[in-house]
Amino acid sequence: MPELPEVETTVRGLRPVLEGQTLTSVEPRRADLRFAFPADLRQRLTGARVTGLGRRAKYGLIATDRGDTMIFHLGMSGRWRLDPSDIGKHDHLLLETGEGRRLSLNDPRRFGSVDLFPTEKLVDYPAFVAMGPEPLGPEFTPAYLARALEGRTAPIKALLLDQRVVAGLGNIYVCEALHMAGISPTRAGGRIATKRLEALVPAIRAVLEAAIEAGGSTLRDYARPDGELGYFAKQWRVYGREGEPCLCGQTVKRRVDSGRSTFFCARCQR
DNA sequence: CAGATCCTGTCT
DNA sequence: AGACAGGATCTG
Repeated sequence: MPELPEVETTVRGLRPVLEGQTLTSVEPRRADLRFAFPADLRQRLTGARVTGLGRRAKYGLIATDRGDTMIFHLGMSGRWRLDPSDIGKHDHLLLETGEGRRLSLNDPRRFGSVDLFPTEKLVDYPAFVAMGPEPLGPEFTPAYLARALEGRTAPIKALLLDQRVVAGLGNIYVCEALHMAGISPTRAGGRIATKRLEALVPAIRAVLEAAIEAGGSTLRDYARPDGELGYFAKQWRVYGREGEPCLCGQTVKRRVDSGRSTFFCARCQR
C-alpha cells in the first residue's frame, strides 16, 4: 500500500470526505502506533474544522482551523477505512465528521504514526527537516540528482530509498524506476553516466504518475460505503516477478540487500 | 555501510 | 516452522 502514490491516492480519497468538515468525534483506541499519539489528540481535534489535506513524501497532512495539522504515516500496512461496518482490533483511530461520515485508521503492523504539529511550522516537523525534494516536484531534476549522488559509493538503490536524497520513494518504485532507466541497483550512486541519470529522473516520475493514475481508479471502490483503498493493478515490470521473463526475455532476478528484496534484470540494467 | 528492531498477517 | 512483507530509525 503505502509508498508515495498510495499516500497520494489516500489523500485524494479523504479530501472530499474531510475538507470543510468539522470533526465531531475523535477516538484513539490505543495510546500509540510506532510512537505515542499526542496525549491531547482528542481534545485538540474534536470540534476542529478540516481546512485542507496534503501530502509530504509518504506522510498525509490534515490541516485544521485550530492551527494544528494532523500528520499521519501509513507505515507498511496502514490504510484509512471509510464508513467501516465493523471495528476490529486493528482500527486504531476513529474519526467522525459533521456529515456523519466515519473514518478508521487501520494498521495491523502498527508501523504507522499519527502526530500533530503547528501548521505554520510544518517545515520544522522533525521528520521533514532533512528531507530531500518531492520526486514529482520542480526541484527534482537530473542536475539536482547528479549533485546529490556525486562521490557517493553506496548502491543507487539504497540512495534512492534514502528520504534525504529524494523523499517518497519506496522499494517497489525504486526497483521499477531503475529497471525503466536501465540502471543496475548495485551501481555506485556517484558512478552513473549523465545520460542514464537523465533517464532516471523521468523514469521515477513516470512510474509514480502511472501508479497514482492507476490508484485513482480504485478511488471508486474507496468511496463506496464500507469500501477500502485497494491496491492498484500490479503492472510492475520486475517487482515481485522473480523467475518470470523480463520484457527482453531474460529472467528477472531477486537479491536481498540490507534485508530488502531487489528485483532486477541483469541484461537490461547495467 | 549492514543489521536489528518495531509488529502482525500470509503464504510455502 | 520459517520466510517474507509497500518503512524508518537506531546501533555497531
